[in-house]
Amino acid sequence: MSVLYNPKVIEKKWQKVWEDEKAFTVGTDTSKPKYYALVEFPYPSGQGLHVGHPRPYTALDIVARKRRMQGYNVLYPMGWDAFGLPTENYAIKNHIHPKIVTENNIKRFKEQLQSLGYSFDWSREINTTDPNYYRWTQWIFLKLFEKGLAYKAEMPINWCTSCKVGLANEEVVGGVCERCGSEVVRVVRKQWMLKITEYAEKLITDLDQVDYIDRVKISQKNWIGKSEGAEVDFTLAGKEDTLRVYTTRPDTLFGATYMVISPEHPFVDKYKDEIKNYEELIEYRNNAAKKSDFERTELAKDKTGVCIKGLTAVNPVNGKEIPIWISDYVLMTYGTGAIMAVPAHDERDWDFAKKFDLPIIEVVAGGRVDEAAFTNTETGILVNSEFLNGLEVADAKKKITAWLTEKGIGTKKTNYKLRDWVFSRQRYWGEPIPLVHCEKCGQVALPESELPLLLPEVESYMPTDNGESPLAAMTDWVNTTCPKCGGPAVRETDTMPQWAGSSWYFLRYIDPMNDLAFAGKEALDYWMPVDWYNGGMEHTTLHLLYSRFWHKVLYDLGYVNTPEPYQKRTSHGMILGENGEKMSKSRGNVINPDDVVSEFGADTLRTYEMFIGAFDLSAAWSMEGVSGCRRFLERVWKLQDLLTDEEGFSKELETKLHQTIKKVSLDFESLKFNTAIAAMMSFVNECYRLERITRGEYKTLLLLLNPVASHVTEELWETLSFGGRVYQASWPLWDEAKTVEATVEIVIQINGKIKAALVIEPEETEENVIKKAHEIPAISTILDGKTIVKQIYVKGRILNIVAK
RNA sequence: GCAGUUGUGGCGGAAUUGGCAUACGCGCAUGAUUCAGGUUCAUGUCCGGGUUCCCGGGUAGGGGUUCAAGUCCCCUCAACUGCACCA
Repeated sequence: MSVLYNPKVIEKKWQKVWEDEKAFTVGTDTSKPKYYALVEFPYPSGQGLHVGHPRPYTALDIVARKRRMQGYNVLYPMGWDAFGLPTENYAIKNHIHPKIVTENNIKRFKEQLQSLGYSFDWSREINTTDPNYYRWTQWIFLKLFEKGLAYKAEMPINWCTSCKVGLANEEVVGGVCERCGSEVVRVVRKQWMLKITEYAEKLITDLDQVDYIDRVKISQKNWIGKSEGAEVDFTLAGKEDTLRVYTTRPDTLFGATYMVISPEHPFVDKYKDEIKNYEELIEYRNNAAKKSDFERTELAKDKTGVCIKGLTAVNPVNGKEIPIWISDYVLMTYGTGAIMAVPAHDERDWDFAKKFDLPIIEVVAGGRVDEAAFTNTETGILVNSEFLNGLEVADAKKKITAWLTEKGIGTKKTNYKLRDWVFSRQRYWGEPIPLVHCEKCGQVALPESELPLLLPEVESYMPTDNGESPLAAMTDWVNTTCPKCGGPAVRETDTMPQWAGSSWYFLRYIDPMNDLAFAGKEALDYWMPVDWYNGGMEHTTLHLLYSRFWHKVLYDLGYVNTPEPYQKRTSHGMILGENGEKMSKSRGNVINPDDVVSEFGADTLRTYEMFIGAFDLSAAWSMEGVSGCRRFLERVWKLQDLLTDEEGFSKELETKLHQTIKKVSLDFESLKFNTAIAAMMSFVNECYRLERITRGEYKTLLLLLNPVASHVTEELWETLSFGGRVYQASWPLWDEAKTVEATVEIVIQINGKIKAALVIEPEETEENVIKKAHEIPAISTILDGKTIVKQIYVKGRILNIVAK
């Protein structure tokens, strides 16, 4: 009898062996093909590891371990995305320096991850808050700055009227401050911005070069939101000024019956003296400032707005004078901050016109504009539009755009939803922006030799009450000299957002100790691009897009050798609580991975998380499901008692084995871990049914299972003296001929209903199958007296007899 | 409102190009095993009706295409996730 399966002992044992043998430490090795597998590095939060973390980590650990067994030189690294708000808030609340908080959190996270036995190359561990790391984050920022991709602009921030601090969107819950419940308003501040919009087109077109799951590509395209339209100038009646609008429907210009500008539009103040209801407009603007863009633009809500009295616009196509309104659904940050309203053919405009009783003029026939906006652009024909009448929408767009261009009152214009990246934070726990403000020279970059610009280590990292960064209070640090002219200058006191450090971290893993460059050329040439990157869907539009943007800038500057950082991107689903809801403290449904490891073992946790369901869908936790996986590993363990010395394979089991190798090999590649594990379970069940397994079969099973349950398979491998280690062994290959069953069962249907089954050889001819089918009594009885209309045979699967 | 995703037994979920719906796991039931069991092994388990066996129904709901639909098409409903009404 075999000894008991004791994961507590064997898991510690093998983790130590792997560490001692430097099993997963890699270097540049040109004798082998490289493989770079990457998972998103975690934010080391105070709560410790969540059961959601091991799902993607185990998945790519499987890929990494399989690739090593297939002869690749595999880089699978891990690090810490450690700057950020929760740490800073925790530090403020508990009077512990964020640096200490971060150190403690990382220590805990690392222990937890190591207890799961991942094949990370820990010698390449990185930490975004390490000056040797953020030195290069700052360096890249300076490259962006030198290239003119960083600029300052007035941007609204969330401002808590009570705490007197700027808040992240996340800290604003239902329009009030998350901490104190006071009202949050939007105030304008000068912010550093990065011109990601300059790369909008490339970020769309280069998606063709990479292998991302469709969902990700679609999300990125929708986020960038390219639209083709026109900009049109409307003159202000009796003024020199023109009001420029952007529209995707220039064809409906004759139907514009009013204009709407954003409450923040500069014309409101510019024509203050002529506007008769200025006070009313300002009150409306102040109310709008309290809402987020999302709230402002919610289509479901009631439309609000105020008509500007004393200012009108002239429609350039027909000279008609039309009113100008302000409304919060028009945002200053998109297009020109002004729209022409065509209520007949736009839903929002239609709602607005109905509410305020504004005229609706149909210019595209095909709908019933008295009942709803007609927005169809495929079938409509232009009417009430003079020279456009009778045209289809697409043609009308072309004609009017050409006409506008010729008259000099409009141009064709491509717009993107994508906005520039607000890059500054009025916070302590982030990378300092390495710039100084000199009265003489303006914004001046620090010379490279002065990097890293260290985050000053002081006691007071509390937010200031005037909305400036905590760094602003450190006058010794702030006051400096200009590197250009040597005169007095002040440092930039805002810090970078958390996204900065994660926008290039995959490059640092390649060469983490390099102090001459973010990574050496030789290492970059060898390792880039990342072959497989897995991460959460929630990072699709921010992190993933930001890092592609930075990489493209570095590529254009010649610092990296690939236009795209990631060759392949996949995404995992969330792990929900046992009640099917998102895990959270307040719901009381949080599962701690440490508890699962100590009760069942890391191999069980890994197996369970892979077996829980389709990798890309969310799945609910089940403790009973966990014990099922533990039971499976026990059964694998106890196969030792069924070992037979009998020569040769059971033919039946051999077929099953080759089918299993094939299934597992292919399923691991397509993230179908649940069915791969099901196939191994089936194989084990078959061994129990036959009450036998040979050494060769057992060996193969251990190889297949090793990427999932790495510790128990190493232990069994050693116990059975298969020689060496599983991590050094070769991945098994299947023989296609041996996966084919000797006989197959096909189903006989009559008129699509199953009536009988027939066992045949797979290569049996159609003619013979039909003949045999008709010989089955159950079939011949039913067919008696009927006329056969047709017979469809699908090889090795089904015969359908259609009879009347 | 927009975008994306999902809907299959008591539960988690399987099911290349349309080709035996419910693999695998859990739970439950019965039997065996064990001093004991939150052990192990075996067998059964979509629903309904007559009960060797057969008949009928069945993949959120409705319709369609087809010899054949969980899978393709149209409509409806529900849930989850993200969001910046993008003019």
